[in-house]
Amino acid sequence: MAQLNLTNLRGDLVASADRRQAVKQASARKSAAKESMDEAWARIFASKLTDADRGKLAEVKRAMSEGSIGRSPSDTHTKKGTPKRFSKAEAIRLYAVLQERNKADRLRKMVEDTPENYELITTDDALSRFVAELQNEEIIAIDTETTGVDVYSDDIVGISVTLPDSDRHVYIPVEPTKDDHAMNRAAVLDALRPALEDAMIGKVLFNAIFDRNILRSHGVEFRGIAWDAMTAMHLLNENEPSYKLKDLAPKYLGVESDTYDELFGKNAQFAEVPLDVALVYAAKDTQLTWELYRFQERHLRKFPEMYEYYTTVEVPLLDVIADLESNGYILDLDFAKEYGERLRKEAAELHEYLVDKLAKYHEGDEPINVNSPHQMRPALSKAIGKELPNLDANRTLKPLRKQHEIIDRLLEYKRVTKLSGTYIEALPKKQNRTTKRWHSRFNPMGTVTGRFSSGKDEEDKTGSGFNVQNQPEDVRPMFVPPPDKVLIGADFKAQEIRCTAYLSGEPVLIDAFNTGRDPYAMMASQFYKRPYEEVNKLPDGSDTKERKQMKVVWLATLYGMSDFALGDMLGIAKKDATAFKDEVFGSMPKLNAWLESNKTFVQKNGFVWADKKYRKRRLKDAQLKREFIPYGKYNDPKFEPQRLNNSRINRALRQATNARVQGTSSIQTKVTMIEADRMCHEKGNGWHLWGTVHDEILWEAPADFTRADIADIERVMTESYRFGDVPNGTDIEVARRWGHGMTVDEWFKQNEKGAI
DNA sequence: TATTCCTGCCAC
DNA sequence: AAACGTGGCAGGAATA
Repeated sequence: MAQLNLTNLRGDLVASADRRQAVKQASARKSAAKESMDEAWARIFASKLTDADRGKLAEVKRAMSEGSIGRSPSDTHTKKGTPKRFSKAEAIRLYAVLQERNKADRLRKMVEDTPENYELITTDDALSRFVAELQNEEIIAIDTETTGVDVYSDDIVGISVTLPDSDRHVYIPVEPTKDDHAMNRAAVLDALRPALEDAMIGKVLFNAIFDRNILRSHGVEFRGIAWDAMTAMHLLNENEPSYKLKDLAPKYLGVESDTYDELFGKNAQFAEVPLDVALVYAAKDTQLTWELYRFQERHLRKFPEMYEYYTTVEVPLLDVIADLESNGYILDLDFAKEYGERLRKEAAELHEYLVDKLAKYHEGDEPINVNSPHQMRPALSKAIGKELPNLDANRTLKPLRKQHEIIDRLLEYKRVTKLSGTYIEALPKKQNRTTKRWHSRFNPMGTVTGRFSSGKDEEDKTGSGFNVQNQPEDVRPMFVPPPDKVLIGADFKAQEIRCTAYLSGEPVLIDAFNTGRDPYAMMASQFYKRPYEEVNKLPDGSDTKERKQMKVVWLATLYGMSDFALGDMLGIAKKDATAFKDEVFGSMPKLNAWLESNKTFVQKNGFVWADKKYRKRRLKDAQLKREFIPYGKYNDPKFEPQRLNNSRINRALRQATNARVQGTSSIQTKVTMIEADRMCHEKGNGWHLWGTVHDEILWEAPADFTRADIADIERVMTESYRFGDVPNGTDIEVARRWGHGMTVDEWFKQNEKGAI
């Protein structure tokens, strides 16, 4: 009953508010005639506005006072002739009109100001003259305009080229551009082919992998990448806020540059852009790319080792990645379907259980949303009679799973839905419509340390990309090699620890590697007080859980994990963690000195080097001034900024060592990938690079590979990039499905029996 | 309604 | 007092 009364009351309130509003509007209409524009603006600006709206309104006000825009008659009076008050909504409508007009003005001005040395090529004659000219160029800048960002399916609508010697910038539109003047695409590409495929003509690009692969889809084997201004920018400053050409040009070249969206609108097709506009836009792109290249080269040359690294590793790597990406993946959809159904069923059962059990602790009419931490935290806290700080699986829930069945079921539900939602259900939808394979992106500059990131293309809105590097164990078997092929994976054995041994010169570590002992196993033996052999990797290549745990501990400790967190991780008291760390690391004074020297270096210089000055990691926070906080004042809000400052400093100090180790290791992986790719080309016969996961390189290879092939892989892995005198190691696996690997010996044993 | 932020979790 | 580095992505919540 109370509910009903409340509803009526609310209805009354609404009705009376409507009446008041109506009265207000009527009086506003009466006063509209009297209100001046200044008064109207004052009224609008006095109302509650977002910053964005405030900016827009200010622009409209300025334009109106300049007389460049005015109210439309349909807005000033109603049909009956009653004056209408100037409103915020009307002003925002005027803003849109203003934007459209500005855009048109900008485009017109762009065309009027087309530089003398910009040339639109639309005739066979002009094209053949240009092609002849190209043959004499040592280096050019080049860019493709396309219908979209799917390099396997979308079309090229034009190509722009900068000829630096003669300072000319051309744009060659091709069909399907809706313009009578554009030439046939295949004919243009054929004419350009000799230059595009000529490795002796150097090419400067912005995001080279994109252009290389979309040209490949059009039957052109693009060669001669000499510089990628996008990846070079990452090397010059890994902290750059944006790596878009349109942001870099104003910042580093002092050249204003409109974005595509600003000029043409969000979903505009470049093929629809009139050719005079297209010329200025596209030719300017390669001109800017060229100038950015000159700027970058000048700066990078000041660091000869870094310059050498960029041109001999990062640049050749672009071809390797482009090949790897376009080779793509095959997914076993039957596996996905079967596994997906199993997961769905499991999830539904768990969901029912959870909703049922939590119903009485959940407030609200709707059933509880199990995926919402917001709803789950209070309900679950009540259900177990204990306040949970969060729903973090590792820290909060896992320790409680044995005591409370509901938590155990929730963790299982989370695992199942994560697997199903992110991987098993999602991946099959990402098949490329043209190649029928799955293509991911590998970004060689996707991280601040030099590791690859993997995922979707930044511009891609179709969601066709996916991260190859975080596929869970259970999902990997969905990835299969083509028929009659296998996957061969080789990892760098203890890559980061070998790297640490090399960088620090720690004799205990170096000696361990030289005598074939495994530091993780040594540490596990020490911690668990069990024989070395028992905790080491098993003969079949699988890891023991003890060794696996030490792997995490080793790295975490190296990267500055506190004793508190270490104790937490190992389930021991802080003082025991401290003692354990002292025991392990105390025997390695040179390693400790090196860890310390990384801190002093970064505090002095604001950056650290990866390996032989190949890559910088700039950590300016290390140079902040450390603030003193008196004992017992940590909760005093007055010391908030100091706390923040100090934690930024501490973070930078931890990052210093991490960046050196991760950076140096990633260089090893990249150099080795180039050699691995070279090996594929030498072998031919269906050998392809298949992927990389930080310390691992994978191939797809014909199933009749030989022991000699394996020896080649071993050589490539261990000899392509040396960590000084520290030997490299590798473990090689052969698989019919990703993750279902066997050792090489097992493979050949099965093969001899004809069991495959 | 579309975009951005946040939390949580997968990998090395 | 805080407490381990590098990523990408899903889904909910908050914001525009």
